[in-house]
Amino acid sequence: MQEDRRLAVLRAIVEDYVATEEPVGSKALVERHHLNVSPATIRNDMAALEDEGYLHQPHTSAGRVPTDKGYRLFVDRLSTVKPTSSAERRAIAGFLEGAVDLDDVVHRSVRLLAQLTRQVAVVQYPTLSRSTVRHIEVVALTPTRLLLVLILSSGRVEQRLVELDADIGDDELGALRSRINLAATGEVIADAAAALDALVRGDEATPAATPPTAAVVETLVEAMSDHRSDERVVVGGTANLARFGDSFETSVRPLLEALEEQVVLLKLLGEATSGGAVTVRIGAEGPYENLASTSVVATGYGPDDALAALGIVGPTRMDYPGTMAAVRAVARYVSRILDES
Amino acid sequence: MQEDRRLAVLRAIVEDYVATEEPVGSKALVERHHLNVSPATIRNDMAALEDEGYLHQPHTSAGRVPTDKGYRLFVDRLSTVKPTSSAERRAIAGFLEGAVDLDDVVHRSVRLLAQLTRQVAVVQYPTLSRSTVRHIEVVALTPTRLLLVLILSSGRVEQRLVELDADIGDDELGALRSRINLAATGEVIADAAAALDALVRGDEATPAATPPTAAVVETLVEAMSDHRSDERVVVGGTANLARFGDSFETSVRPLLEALEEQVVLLKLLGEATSGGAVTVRIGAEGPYENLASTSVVATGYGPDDALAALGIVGPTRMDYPGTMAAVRAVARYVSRILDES
DNA sequence: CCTGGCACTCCGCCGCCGTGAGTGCCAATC
DNA sequence: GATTGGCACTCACGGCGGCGGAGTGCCAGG
Repeated sequence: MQEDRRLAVLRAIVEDYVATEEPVGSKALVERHHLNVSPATIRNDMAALEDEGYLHQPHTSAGRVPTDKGYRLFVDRLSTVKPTSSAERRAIAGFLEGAVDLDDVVHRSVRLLAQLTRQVAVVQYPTLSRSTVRHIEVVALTPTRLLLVLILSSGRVEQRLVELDADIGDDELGALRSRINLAATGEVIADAAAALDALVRGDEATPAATPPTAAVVETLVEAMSDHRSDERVVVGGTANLARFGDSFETSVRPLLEALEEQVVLLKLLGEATSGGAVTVRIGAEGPYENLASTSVVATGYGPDDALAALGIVGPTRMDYPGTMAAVRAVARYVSRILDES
Repeated sequence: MQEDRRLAVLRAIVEDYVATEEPVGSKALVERHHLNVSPATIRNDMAALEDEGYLHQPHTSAGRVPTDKGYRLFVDRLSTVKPTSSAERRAIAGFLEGAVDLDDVVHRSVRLLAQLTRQVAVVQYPTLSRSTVRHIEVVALTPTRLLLVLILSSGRVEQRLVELDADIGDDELGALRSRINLAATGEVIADAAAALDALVRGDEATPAATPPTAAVVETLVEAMSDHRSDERVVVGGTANLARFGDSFETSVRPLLEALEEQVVLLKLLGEATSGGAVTVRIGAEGPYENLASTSVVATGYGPDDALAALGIVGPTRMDYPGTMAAVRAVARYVSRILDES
């Protein structure tokens, strides 16, 4: 069936181009892959593939290069995700094992991903909005100054100071602490905020809250709805950009600019948080002009893969199977580590 | 006096070269700067400056370029730090004002510095070792599981979990909490660690500590002496590397690699923490091969400028007066903000 | 000590051409 | 109808040579 062979040709071209970084010609193809046909046949196939938009030739009398559409087909139908070798798995586990806190996990993950894929790695901090409240502590630093410590399931800790108008006694403080925890502990952020809000508004059954409670709750709700912390992303492995053989100005510069824009990164990663599978965005598929010549491979991590996302950014000409495997493997290990702690 | 003129020539060459990025010749010099002498005279001066090692000519019949030594002389004796304009000051203040927590201050500072200097900015997190303990909170998550929250004067918050062998009661917990805070609050990290240590060892006057106290103190001391957190540095503005006109491979790549090595960055910044003034490291002055073609402009910030350091990394061909002014200004504002909070 | 003049050097640029990889097309073959 | 070998064609790439111009070093005169 010649349709099958055409796909095999596309696959071979992608593989060779990724390996050699040079346009691949018909002759080289038949030599390197044991397609049992002549170069002329391959040329016909390549011409057809080009008509359909999967290939592109930089100029007449040059070999072919996959287009974004070609890579897309390759990723969707022609590639099998490489299983991670046991050596790799051990490396990942060893690398992440020593992490002591959330910051450390995130930073190690970035380095690890960058190292494994030899690309620029991006890891998003666990989002506030998906976390649940593990515990809220209220500490009186002075009789009028309270320290609020908000501990989340993701391991994140937020703290806030509250100034009171009047002194607060130990009893009142204890009552406040337990009321708040009763309402919020175990809840998803949004629900916790709502519950706390209800607490302070009061209703027929319960009396309106005392001024200290009101002040504390206000601050807590603010901290919870404060999504700045959602916007934190760590980038690593930028040195790998040096391997961008082709033009520095047209590829690397815009990419560096995009990497500085946390908002862009978050949107990219955001697209990947759903579904649980590894997401691949190829070339100009997205609306980001700066990333027109790059691909993003990302996936969610954490419970249900919905806590946050991580991935890599690299040239469209990349080893998709290997990269996808690495991203998936790291995400799994990170999920596991976060689950344990 | 011809010696004065020679220095004026060097200054002019540095300024022109920084502005134009091209070797500067004698004719262009006399035109752009109103040195009231002929090009021939300048040529003689330039030849002399070259003999002394301040200038270098890429090849015969090209203009001159400052050497590292030339930049050094320029920075030490020929440049006056530009006073920051009031507009700039307002921009800085406005940019940093919105910061809510330490993370935010650090990240905003990096962006700000990168923007002001159009270079790669580097900001070190406040070092643990210089901070004092503001408060230690001990929270029982379960009867055998304690959460320790260590709040430092720098705004940093460290938290640790401790598992106990036996249940702990509320009374014991309260006693533990007050003993620990009594010993550590207000002390510099190192002293606090020592005081806690003394607490647990006990002496003739006081009984030896209970097992829970011992466990808690051990964890605290570990957290305090754990200098990983000292090793945190934030980098920004890497997109500015695109302005490196000359060879990408020889300049940008090694620089990107160096930027990934937090250890190197810390050493660089470490040199700047002392003395209070802005420190400049030019080209190959340091032992870092990767940074042979770059300069580092850095200074300390925080009380006594000793809390941590921030600065920028850029090509040796940079606007030193402007950059130094920007670094100094940002450091001052950051110090002030940290002081207030 | 400065200056104008002059010969010299050498980089960067441009156009040229040969080479070779790779193509498209066609007629012959299976 | 698919495959194949043959063939003419195209075009990027690299090396070569010549030239223009910026900039220098040196020298003799002010």
